[in-house]
Amino acid sequence: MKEYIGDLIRCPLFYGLKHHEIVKLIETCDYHIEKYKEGDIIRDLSENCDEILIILEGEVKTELQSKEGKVLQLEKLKVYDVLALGAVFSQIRPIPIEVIALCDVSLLCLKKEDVLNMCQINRKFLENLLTVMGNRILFLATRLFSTSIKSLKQRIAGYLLEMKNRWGKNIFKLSHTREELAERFGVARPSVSRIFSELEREKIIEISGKYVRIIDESSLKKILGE
Amino acid sequence: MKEYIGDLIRCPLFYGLKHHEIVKLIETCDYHIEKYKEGDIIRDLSENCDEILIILEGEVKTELQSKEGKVLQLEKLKVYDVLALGAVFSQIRPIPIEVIALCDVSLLCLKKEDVLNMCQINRKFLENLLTVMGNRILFLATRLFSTSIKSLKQRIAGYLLEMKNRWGKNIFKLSHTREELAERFGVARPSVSRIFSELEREKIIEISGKYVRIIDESSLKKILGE
DNA sequence: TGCTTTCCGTAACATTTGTTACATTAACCT
DNA sequence: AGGTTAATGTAACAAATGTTACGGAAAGCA
Repeated sequence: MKEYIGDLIRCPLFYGLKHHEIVKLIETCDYHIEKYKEGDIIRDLSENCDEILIILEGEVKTELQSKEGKVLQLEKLKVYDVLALGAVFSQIRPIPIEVIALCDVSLLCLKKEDVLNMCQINRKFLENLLTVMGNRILFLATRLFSTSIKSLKQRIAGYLLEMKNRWGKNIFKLSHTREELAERFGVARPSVSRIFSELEREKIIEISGKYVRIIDESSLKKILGE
Repeated sequence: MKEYIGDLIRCPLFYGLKHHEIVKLIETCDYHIEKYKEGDIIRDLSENCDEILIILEGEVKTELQSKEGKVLQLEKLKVYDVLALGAVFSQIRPIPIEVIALCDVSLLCLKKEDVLNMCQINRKFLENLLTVMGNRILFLATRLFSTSIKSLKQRIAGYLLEMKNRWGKNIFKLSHTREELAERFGVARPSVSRIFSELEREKIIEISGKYVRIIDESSLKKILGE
């Protein structure tokens, strides 16, 4: 654990804390560390869940699955992101969410009781925790909105503009396969392909494998309608 | 305020607290009370927001609106429900959510700083706050899931089964108009009518105005696929 | 390099949902 | 009761998305 503690400052729960404050907080906890390999199901949140998880190494994804096997990918999480907050603190059951390792993963597991203690010991920690949960609420509300109101073409236009901003240029490599994009948008894979082809036929983007070049950004914005 | 404080025990933020604890907590706050009339926009959360709101009287709804005027109703909230938690504690902006009064409404407004203070003074309050926010996360995740994965017919079947459970009988009065249901499901109004007619034609339900009788519950469950 | 697995684009067709328009009914108000 | 407004059911058609199937391309591996 000692090797990780210096980096916990980069976890949103510990933003703005001094190193010695983090050490002191963690010392109050009955924590443990778990390790997983690619493809492992880290948690099935439909079961009981009384620990929050902080990613120390690796990446994970969270997804919702229906009984017929349809999948909606919630998000990909990376180092220092926090997992399972909603599950730990809510009373709603069951929770149809699975957490899956995308590569070798190390997790710091903190018990609910210890998290509550840390909130009372350190005000900044409390504030950080509430911020993380608030962000999650807004993330979900925003996504619910765009899923409910927007067409797939609009959502893909939004996604491409987001990628453009993240990379800061008009050419970039998609970090998701078409299949993953379909899961992210909750649609069938050919539907995603269809929209990409459409955008290319309309000379709005140019595709070459995983690389996308945005030719006509204003048309994308017009499609998005914002 | 004194007239309300005895009832705050019924607000999820104060569950399990003694009356004198609630009094003590509220005394630390620089609170105020706001009143609204039916149809008033209580908050446009796209603007800044640094107070959480507790409903003391009346009912409100929260909705998401797009620039083209499409509406998605998030939920109806009633006495002692808590509002704007996500907006207050998250950093994400803007927030395309409006809070609208459904009748005469009184709200208790508590500043973010005061809420943080109360969390540190009283552990049960902290736990309650986290539970409320966790519930919200799960509510949104669940709804995102069903919106993304299920057809309108499945969602309506689920809604009818939920109503049946809430009322405890096979005949009940819908508390939403078709138009409100359409907003709740994020679809066009005729689409809702169409599904209701279909279910009636298939002899699964019987409709008379706002009253619905479930004739064939097992078919509803089969449609829902669970 | 060659083999194998996965990913991808595409077409044809089915299903779901949106859009618009109109007539009917219910609710409300006086 | 009469008149007005809002809510509803419905039809016809348009648009979006799902489903299935297949061949080719790309990626990973031996």
